[in-house]
Amino acid sequence: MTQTSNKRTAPKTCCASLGSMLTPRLFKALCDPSRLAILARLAEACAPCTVSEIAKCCPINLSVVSRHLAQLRDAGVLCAEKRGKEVRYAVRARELAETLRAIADALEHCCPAPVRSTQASTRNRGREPASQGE
Amino acid sequence: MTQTSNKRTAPKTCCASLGSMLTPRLFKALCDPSRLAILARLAEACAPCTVSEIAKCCPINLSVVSRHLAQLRDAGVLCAEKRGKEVRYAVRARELAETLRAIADALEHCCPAPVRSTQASTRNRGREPASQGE
DNA sequence: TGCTCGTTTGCGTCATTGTGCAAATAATAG
DNA sequence: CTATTATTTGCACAATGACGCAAACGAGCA
Repeated sequence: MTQTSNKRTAPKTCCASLGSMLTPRLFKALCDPSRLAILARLAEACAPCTVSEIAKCCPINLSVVSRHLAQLRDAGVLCAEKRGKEVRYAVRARELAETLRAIADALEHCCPAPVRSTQASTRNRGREPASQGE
Repeated sequence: MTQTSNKRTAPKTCCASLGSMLTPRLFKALCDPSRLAILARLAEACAPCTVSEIAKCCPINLSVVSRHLAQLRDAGVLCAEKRGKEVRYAVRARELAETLRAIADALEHCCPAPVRSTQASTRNRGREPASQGE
C-alpha cells in the first residue's frame, strides 16, 4: 500500500484522468517497427502520400503496408483522404502531439517529484526512456 | 532515392531526429493493458511500490507482474530500487514526460500543417488520437 | 546454519498479430 | 463496355508475446 496517509481508495483526480489516457490503442499502433518506419517516412514527407509511395520505402508487402496504415488511422495517428483511386495518408501531427503532451502533463501533475531520495536503482541508474537510438 | 515522385523534398533534419525518437521499445512497453494498468496504479500511488503490492491490484500472476515491471524498467518508464529483500518500482514521470514532449515537439516541428484542408479524411473525420475511452 | 519471505527466471502453452499471396473491390482510362 | 491501376480484404502460416506454474535466487531472521 502507499506510504501516504490513505490507501488506493483515493486516486487523485489528476491520476484518474491519466488512467483514462493510458489506452493501449495508441501505443499498440506505435509499437511495431514497420508502423514506426511508416510514420517516420510520412512525417518526413510532410505531405499526404499514397499507399504505393509509402510501400516503396518498406521491405514489406504492399498489402501489409495498407493494413498498417489502416491501423494507424484507426488509432488516430494518421488521416486518410481518398482522391480518385488513390488514398493519401498524412500524419495528424497536431492532434498526436496534443495527446502526447496531455499524457506528459498528467504524468508530471500526478507525480511531481518521484522518489528524489537516491535515484539508486538496481539496474537502471539514470537511464532515459527509450527515445534516441539505443 | 526516396519516393520523390513529383515534388517531394529531401528529409528535413528535424524529421531525422523524429525518426530516431520513434523507437519501438517505449511503445512496446506501453502497448499492453496489464502494463498500462500497472503504470496507472503506480502513478496513482505516487510513491515507490513493491512487486507484491502492485500485483495485488492485478488479476495476473505475480511472476508476470515482475516481468512487466522489468520490461517497463528497461524501457525507461520505471525505476527500481532494491531495499532489503523488496524491490520498489516508481514511475520516472519527469523523464517520461520529457520524452513524450520531445516526440510531440519533433512531430509538430516536422509537420506544422498536416493537410491544407484541415482534415478531410475518408473515414476519420475529426477523429482524435486514441486517448480517452473510445 | 536452516528457515521464510520477496522477487526473478526457466519452461511449456496459448492467444495475438505481423506477413505474403491471391482474390476482391474501386476508380479511371481507352 | 473492357482494361488497367490502386487499394483493401480473406486466408494460411510463422513469429512474437503474455500467461501460469514451479524452481531458483537473494536477503533477512531465529
